[in-house]
Amino acid sequence: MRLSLNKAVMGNCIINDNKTAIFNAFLKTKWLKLTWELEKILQKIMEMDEHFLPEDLIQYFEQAGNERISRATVYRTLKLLEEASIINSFHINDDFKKYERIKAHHDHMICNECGKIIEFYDERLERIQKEICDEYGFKADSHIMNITGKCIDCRNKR
Amino acid sequence: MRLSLNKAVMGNCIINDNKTAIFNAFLKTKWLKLTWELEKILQKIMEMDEHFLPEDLIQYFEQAGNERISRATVYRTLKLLEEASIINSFHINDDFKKYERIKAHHDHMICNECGKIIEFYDERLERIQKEICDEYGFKADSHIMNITGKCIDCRNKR
DNA sequence: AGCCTTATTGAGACTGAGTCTCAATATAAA
DNA sequence: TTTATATTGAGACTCAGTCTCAATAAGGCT
Repeated sequence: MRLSLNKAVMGNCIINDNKTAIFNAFLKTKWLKLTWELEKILQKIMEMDEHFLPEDLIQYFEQAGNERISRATVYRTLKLLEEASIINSFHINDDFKKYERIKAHHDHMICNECGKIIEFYDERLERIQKEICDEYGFKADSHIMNITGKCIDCRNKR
Repeated sequence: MRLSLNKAVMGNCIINDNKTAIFNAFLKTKWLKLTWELEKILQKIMEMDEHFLPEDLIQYFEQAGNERISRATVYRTLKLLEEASIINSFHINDDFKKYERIKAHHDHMICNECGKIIEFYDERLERIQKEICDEYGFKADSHIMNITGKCIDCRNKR
């Protein structure tokens, strides 16, 4: 079932872009090995919609016809990918932990009527946030801003 | 074990401040009843440190010597209190759902070395956030901003 | 104060996301 | 190719949070 990951396979693997380098570097620093499973999971994440649940991946890799990867490995890999800053996680409505792959930094508006997630980015927020941290002598390495409320579509619906 | 909640008991109950009115009004709108358990939980929350876990309350109410309130009731009541905007919840480090009682609105800096939570409030953030929402036609009813990183004490430690 | 309807409670079973274990296997480096 | 070490999968396990349901309490009404 498991395939060996030789040079030929690596040659046309999906993560053969600039993320590979970043990720390999990260793996090296952690003395980790690049496995076939890790590659497949990364590939799938790249294909998926931006926000996904661990369970989405698990189901995919359990479906007949697809390569099988265990739930344990999916969770383990997600942690690695997050540490390597290739994906991000956040909570919505206190329910599930969702992931998204990192593109540019952005924050979220979450409609608690239809569940839609709107991404936005505002330079001013970033700047002010930095100023606040400086004031407190706090060295930020990331932040999350989630605004919950009602989106324009749901507001117009009545 | 359970006590009846008559006028006399109500007379010197702890929630006999302005929060009582708010909360009673809320209970009315939901056709809920003010119970002895609910009161005790609210009282304990007022005494507790600002940030607490459901488990903190559960343990307290399981300890010999204290009034006993079941874990189910604790969880149920926390949900009610959150709906009534008396407490707030948020996630830290993707682990647990923490609660805090609402004082003034504020955001968080979370040190991922010592776990300390620093609260801050900045008017500019609030204003800009409002502007962004307006742009998107989004009607916000709350937001969470958590900045993670290293606090000044931990930075000085080396 | 007592009655009556309806909401709330507690005990404990249950759920399900996430973790852990460990033998088998794959990787990387020499 | 060999060797040392990291990773995998299956499934048991954990534990925060939910659910069920019979017993009980709250609150409105008289």
